[in-house]
Amino acid sequence: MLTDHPSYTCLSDTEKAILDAALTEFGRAGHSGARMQDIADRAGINKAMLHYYFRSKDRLYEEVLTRVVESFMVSIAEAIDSEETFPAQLRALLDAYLRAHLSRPEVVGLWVNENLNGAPVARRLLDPEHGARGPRRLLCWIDDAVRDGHIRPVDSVQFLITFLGSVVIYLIGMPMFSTFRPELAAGGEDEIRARVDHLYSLFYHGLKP
Amino acid sequence: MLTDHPSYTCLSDTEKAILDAALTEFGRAGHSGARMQDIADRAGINKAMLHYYFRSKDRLYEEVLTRVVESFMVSIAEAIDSEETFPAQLRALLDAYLRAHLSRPEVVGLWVNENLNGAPVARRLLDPEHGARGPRRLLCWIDDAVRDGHIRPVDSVQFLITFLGSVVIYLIGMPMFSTFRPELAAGGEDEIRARVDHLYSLFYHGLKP
DNA sequence: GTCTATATCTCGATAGAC
DNA sequence: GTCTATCGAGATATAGAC
Repeated sequence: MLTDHPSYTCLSDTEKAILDAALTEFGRAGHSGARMQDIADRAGINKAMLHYYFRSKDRLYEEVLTRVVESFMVSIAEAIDSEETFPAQLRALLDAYLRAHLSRPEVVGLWVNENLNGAPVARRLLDPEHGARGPRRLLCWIDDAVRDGHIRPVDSVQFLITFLGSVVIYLIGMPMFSTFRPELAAGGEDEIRARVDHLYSLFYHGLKP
Repeated sequence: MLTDHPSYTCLSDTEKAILDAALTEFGRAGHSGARMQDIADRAGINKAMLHYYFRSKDRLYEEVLTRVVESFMVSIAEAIDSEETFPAQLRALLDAYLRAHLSRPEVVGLWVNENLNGAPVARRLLDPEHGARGPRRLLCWIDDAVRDGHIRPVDSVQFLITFLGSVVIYLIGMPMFSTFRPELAAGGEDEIRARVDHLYSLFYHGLKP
């Protein structure tokens, strides 16, 4: 649950329930596709309460997105710090990132829908001129590995995009991918490990000096 | 333009204009987010004509998706057939796939939105039991390369997912990626080549026997 | 704080004149 | 084939009782 995040502790149970339900519905259907009625139903309250706690649909959406972005930064840092060597960190990142998304597929939906709309909210949240750090931790991790000779020279932004895409696409495209391999949709431990192993060896050999 | 596709030749100019406008709007906003009024405006006709030519919004959507899927299969086959060796085919595929999406970003939006909704239409189009071939050409290409020793043993479905994701994510995430490298959004020749080069060398070294 | 009831608006679809 | 006008469903948002 994303409600484990520190930024949730100062909220009432009702607010937590609303934010959690909103993440599910916004992730499923995007900003315009989500229905305030569905969010209210899922949170176990009525529609008018949504407007009482969060002025409008837009405000609620922004609140949800802010927390998802913060949570992403934290989990990235944790995975990197949990290991010492580059290969171990690479595997830990792949494993943590994939499992996080599998346990909350709506986060990917939220991210994708936001981008399809030009990411007006996310761009403001990530704007360096407004003090946002962005995924700098991940970029530095790659640049440092290049500088220290652990991997061959590689553009950290390009690899970051590839890294994110390889995991995210697995979730996004599942409805279609499962038409030619139904086991994937189950999302069992075997499938997770197979995906992580594939990406790890592809990237490990692809980055080796 | 996707209207170059053979399946368009038997259509009137009005029908072509509608399908082209519908692809743009459905790709932008997805099935539920797209507005029939916007499609009509873009096609240069009025709303009633949409229902005259294509019974309903659902029928129009299905018609658009069918043509996109067919077009995808064709362009994949063309790229593979254009080269002899595996490395050359890999680069040709990356280049063709990325450029095709850059010239018509709405296709990615359509694909993503369809998947976020569980891909009800695409799953029917890809169902092997109904005679669909699916992306078999791409999977066989990888399996054959493994069998002939051109690349190390690798799960073709896993690599297919990674391959598609690495290109598609570049388009999807552009609004956010461009916050920490604005040049990417321009989509100039330099950026295309940089992306293809990065993916080619990552995959080439990652797959080498 | 919580609810019901309703105002207001937008969108898909259709009727019917030309 | 093409258009204008409009219906009816369903959405956001608010008013007002409790």
